[in-house]
Amino acid sequence: MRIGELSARTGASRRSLRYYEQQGLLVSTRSPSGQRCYDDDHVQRVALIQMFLAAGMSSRTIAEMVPCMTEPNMDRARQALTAMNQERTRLSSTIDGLIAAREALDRLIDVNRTFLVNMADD
Amino acid sequence: MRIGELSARTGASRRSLRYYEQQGLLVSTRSPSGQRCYDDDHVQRVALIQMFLAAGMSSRTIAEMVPCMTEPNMDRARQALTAMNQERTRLSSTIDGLIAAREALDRLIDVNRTFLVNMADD
DNA sequence: CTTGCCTTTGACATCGATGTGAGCGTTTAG
DNA sequence: CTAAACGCTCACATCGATGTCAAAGGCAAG
Repeated sequence: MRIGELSARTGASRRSLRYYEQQGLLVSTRSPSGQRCYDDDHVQRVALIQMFLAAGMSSRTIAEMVPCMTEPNMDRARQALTAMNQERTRLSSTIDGLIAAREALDRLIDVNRTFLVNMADD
Repeated sequence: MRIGELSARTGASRRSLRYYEQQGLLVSTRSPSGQRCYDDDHVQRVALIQMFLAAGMSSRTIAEMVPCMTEPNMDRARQALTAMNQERTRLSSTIDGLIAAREALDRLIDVNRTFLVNMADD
């Protein structure tokens, strides 16, 4: 499939797909005329990239982790594993931070609700 | 206290504190010579702002929510409550997304680990 | 062949929080 | 009084993912 179809299937813009490739997150074969060709596997790969990007990982970080799927090399795998574990830690503390923020928000909501109820008494 | 001390206590740069004020997240009184003056309450307030910013909220969003603490007004409170609930929803789905990303990452780690173990057999 | 849609590369724009530096006033310690 | 350290405002720079536009080539249907 060409870039337009991959874009449609994944929801990533053509621009983003080219950017992913430029950053080394995505590989494509080229037709004789230079157009990018993808197969079905790429759909899943893009979904993974989107998920990680949405999780706040930089493309640089993803580039260290994901290529080990395509280029299974012993040293690269070790390096990727290190990056992944590191990123897992970062992700977990981000999650903890968000949960804490949500709790703080809940307290604010509660204060606010109480305030409104008290006002309603007037 | 002046801006330097608030910065030291919160870890937010002076630049950021001025920016928060400019965005309406933080209020300060001014000394006769125009310098910003804060009291202890501001430390907590800044901590809350930092927490929400780190949770990916825009300063605009925070500006809709937080001022209801300083300016308790009925209409404003209602509007803030709406914003807060909306933001809580967004936050929750972000958290879900991050957790899903972490699970995907865990699977990648596992694949990678297995690969390394198999290689070690050679 | 022509028309219309798709693709390519390259460049420039955007957004939001923050860094940085200039030029100038304020406060405080010696 | 002076110097150091702090504060003020204004303006420009940064980063990363993406949008957008331009000039050009590719491909399928009439």
